[in-house]
Amino acid sequence: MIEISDAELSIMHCIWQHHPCTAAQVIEQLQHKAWHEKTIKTLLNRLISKGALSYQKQGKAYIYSPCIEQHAYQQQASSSFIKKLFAGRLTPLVASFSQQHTVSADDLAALKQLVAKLEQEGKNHD
Amino acid sequence: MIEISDAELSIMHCIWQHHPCTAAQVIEQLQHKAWHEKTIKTLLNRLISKGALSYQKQGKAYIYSPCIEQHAYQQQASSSFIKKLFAGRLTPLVASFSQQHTVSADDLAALKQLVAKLEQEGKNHD
DNA sequence: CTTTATGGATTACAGATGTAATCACTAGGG
DNA sequence: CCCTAGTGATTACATCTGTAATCCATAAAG
Repeated sequence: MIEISDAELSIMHCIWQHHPCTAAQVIEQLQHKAWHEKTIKTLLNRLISKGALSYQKQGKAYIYSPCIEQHAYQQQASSSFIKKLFAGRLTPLVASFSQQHTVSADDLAALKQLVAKLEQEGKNHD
Repeated sequence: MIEISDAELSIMHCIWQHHPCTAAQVIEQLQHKAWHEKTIKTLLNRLISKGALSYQKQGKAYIYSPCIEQHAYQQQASSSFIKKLFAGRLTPLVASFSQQHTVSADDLAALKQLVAKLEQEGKNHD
């Protein structure tokens, strides 16, 4: 399982959104992070080593693309997080989160719909 | 904000469940981890340093107790996890998780009820 | 052709983490 | 009174992480 650190994850988010893109573009996109250019290069290299990114040469620069889909990574990460903190149960997480944060009406509506869908699927399994 | 690493978290889980307890008891409880006794002592010490645990002397041994409630830690951790991976939105996490794991009927029922409660609270705010 | 800017590769270095080993103290067994 | 076992304290050490700096190659500028 590919482990991506916090700083690296910011790079991945950028590349998931804008891929394929060059280091210069990543640096451009992540200006708000106030990271040194060298720092971003290092993180890109580490992500290559980890097999999270791939690249193609284009002239002297590299063009980066993700090797792992954002969706797949989110699944992997949320699964292990919930296992680690909530003994693998989803509802306590939702409860915990919603005790602290107001869930927007939109988000709540989407959640309701999702729950309905899951219920439906559950019934179909009978 | 107290940062607790994965290995340390296993210690905390044990102490959250059994506190107050001695190092020997923690070691006993965590046999399945196959950790060396010394490893557990080290982790206990680090948790003390971080302010996650406190202790009282009882004879020559220490009695450990958590300084942070499990609930509080779960909130803090899930909040930052959801911010980091799902741009702070809860529903995508639920969706992601449920695509991979079957949510038990019980869990789903609890979730539905929770959603209903949140909706109610939302309305009351009008 | 020489200098300079730009991009990747390598090296740096402190702090966190996983995983222990060694040190030091004290109470109990012989 | 001396040795041993259990307990906390200190030290160890490789790897990962955050955050860069330095090195090296090359294309563009002069």
